Amino acid sequence: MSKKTTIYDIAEKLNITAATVSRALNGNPKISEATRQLVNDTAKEMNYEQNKLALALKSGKSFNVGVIVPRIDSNFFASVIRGVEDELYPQGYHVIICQTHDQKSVEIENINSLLNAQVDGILMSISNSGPEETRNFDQLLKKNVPLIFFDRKEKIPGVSSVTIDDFKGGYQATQHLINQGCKRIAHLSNNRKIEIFEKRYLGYKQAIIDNGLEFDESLVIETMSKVDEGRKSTKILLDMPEPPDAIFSSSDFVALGAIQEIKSRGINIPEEFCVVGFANEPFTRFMELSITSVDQSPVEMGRIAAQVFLEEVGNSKKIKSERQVVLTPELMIRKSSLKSSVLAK
Amino acid sequence: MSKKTTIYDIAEKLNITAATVSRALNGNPKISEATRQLVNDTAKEMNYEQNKLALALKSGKSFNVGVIVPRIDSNFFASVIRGVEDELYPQGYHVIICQTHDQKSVEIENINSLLNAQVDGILMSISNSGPEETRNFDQLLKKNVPLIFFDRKEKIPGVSSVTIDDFKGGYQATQHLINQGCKRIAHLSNNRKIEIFEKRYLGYKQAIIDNGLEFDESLVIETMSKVDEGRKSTKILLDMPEPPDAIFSSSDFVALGAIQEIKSRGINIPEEFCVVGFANEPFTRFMELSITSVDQSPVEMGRIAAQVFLEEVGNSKKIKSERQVVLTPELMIRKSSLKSSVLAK
DNA sequence: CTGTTAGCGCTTTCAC
DNA sequence: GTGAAAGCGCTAACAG
Repeated sequence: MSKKTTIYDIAEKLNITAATVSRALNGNPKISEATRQLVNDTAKEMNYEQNKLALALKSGKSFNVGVIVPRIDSNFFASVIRGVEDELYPQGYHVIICQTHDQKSVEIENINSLLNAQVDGILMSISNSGPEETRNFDQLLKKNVPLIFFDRKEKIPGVSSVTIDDFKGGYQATQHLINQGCKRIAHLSNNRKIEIFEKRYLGYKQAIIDNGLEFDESLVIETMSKVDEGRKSTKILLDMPEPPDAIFSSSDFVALGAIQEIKSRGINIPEEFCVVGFANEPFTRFMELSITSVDQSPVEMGRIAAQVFLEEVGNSKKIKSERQVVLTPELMIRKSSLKSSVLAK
Repeated sequence: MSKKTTIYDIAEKLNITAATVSRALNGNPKISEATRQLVNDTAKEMNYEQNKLALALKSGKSFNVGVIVPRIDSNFFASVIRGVEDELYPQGYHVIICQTHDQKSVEIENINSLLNAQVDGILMSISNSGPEETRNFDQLLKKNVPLIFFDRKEKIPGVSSVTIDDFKGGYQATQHLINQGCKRIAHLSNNRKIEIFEKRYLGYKQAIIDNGLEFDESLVIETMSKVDEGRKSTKILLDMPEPPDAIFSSSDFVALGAIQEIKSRGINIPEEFCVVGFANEPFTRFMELSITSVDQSPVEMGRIAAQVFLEEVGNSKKIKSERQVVLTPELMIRKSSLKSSVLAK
């Protein structure tokens, strides 16, 4: 029932003015030690708590940052958010979550909504699907609200981004398969209009070429990131006259589907067929036949995105710095691609 | 660069007063159609966007709710948050995330911090570890900020909660094992000072008693929710003079560890030994030997917690309603406990 | 229908 | 060292 105490309440009780209370509370040096004590004590006594909203209105800083992701119940995005929160909370910031469910229209809504809420910055991973509308990033940029992309980005001048080197991830994975003695490596990609998938594909392709293997475009199939879709695409691959002897998938779920299909045909993994996934989803490590995968260090990604944000707000507002941080992915080698015959060498 | 436009800017431009602009924008019926049009058009033209902070300060409602969880990069909590966000966003609310990392001290900090930020409510899952400090829920309740517990709760008068029926979950899982013909069922619990684990244990115990089996306390081992800990505890169980023929674990990770240990001894699952976990983590479904587990419908839990919150703010502030919603868990039966011999019957 | 005024809670010049 | 007053952007009586 009790209304929240304000500085006026303390001022009244002490027969001083609100300004003095404010100063005392904020450790202003021109306040006498006596008053400071008195104020602090009564503040505690009256359960005073600063109303950040008023402060925010006055100062123009809300100490809230928005994070926009396709969905939050995905290990990757949840981990990024964890990184962001871990980094920003100690600096006094709160993290507001918005989900786009992968629809661009919602994305725009989210941005406006966050802008209305006067967030001090927005960190986001852009969505894929939906019509190719013009996103209103311009408007956002005009308002001088720092915008930082992570994972999936768009190239916009003045906008920083934190991503991983997807090309390298694809290259590493493929090189590893080649090192295992695989000769005919297929690639289960995803919609290659999306930059990250295109890059993984390019890394894969380059590794094949660099190693003097034959590059066969028919071994590349775009596959939605679902277990069943992985099975379907793998069926196609295995039914080819000259089937592959390895798969590099840009999704762990697809890799799992592939493994299921391969096993069901009595083909031995990894001895006869190797599989590598992407994203290092928790389950890849738990499987009996653990799955080799490319780790994207999502927590780190979140932390760094947060740091970039802090830099940008720290800057005098005039200087538009633009940073493109690219993290190096790490291949987690597990059973699905580790031939004991190669180990023995 | 461009400063944000305020209603004063559009008022000035139109030679009317800010109040009129405000009314026009808010669809106040006493405004002439002409002015409304004019205002709306200029607003759009000038890229006006409402400053929710000012509104919040004025109205005392921030349209933010805080969600406090031990950590966000856990499938369960991320899913709950998803449910909360899905429900609240359409109502104009934003969700602020705080993590406690399972420390009570941080929990208190988080609450204060959210209170300072003037959130309209707090949804939280309480943390386990850390010293048994007095939580300052009283203070929160005094401020009349709706507090809603989910999953893990504390019994506090006037505080609503959304949980699952952990007793039933434990009972169902155990009954299922008994139906499979298991006679000597062990239970890998967790710290039973925590209500949810105690209840799962009690459900397990009751099912055993109800079915006329012998209840043996030595078959119950408290085990931290880690794969390795599951292996350790299972070792102990299997090395007993009279080892069990099934395990009901209150954690999927522990169940996984158990399965690893059991398999390593050449014991056949599910024919010779059945295992059931709890939480329905995504990986349980992906394993080759998929794991039977109790689903807690986290998204649903989040949605309902959000709905309870909406009810409470909808209420005239005077009425302190207290709701205790209990969801029924669902047993997801999979390979780790499904004997074909029983199926054949 | 629209203008005037006041106030949400806080900080911050400018005086004294 | 402390008070007085103004203002952040918006809404809501109260007038007219």
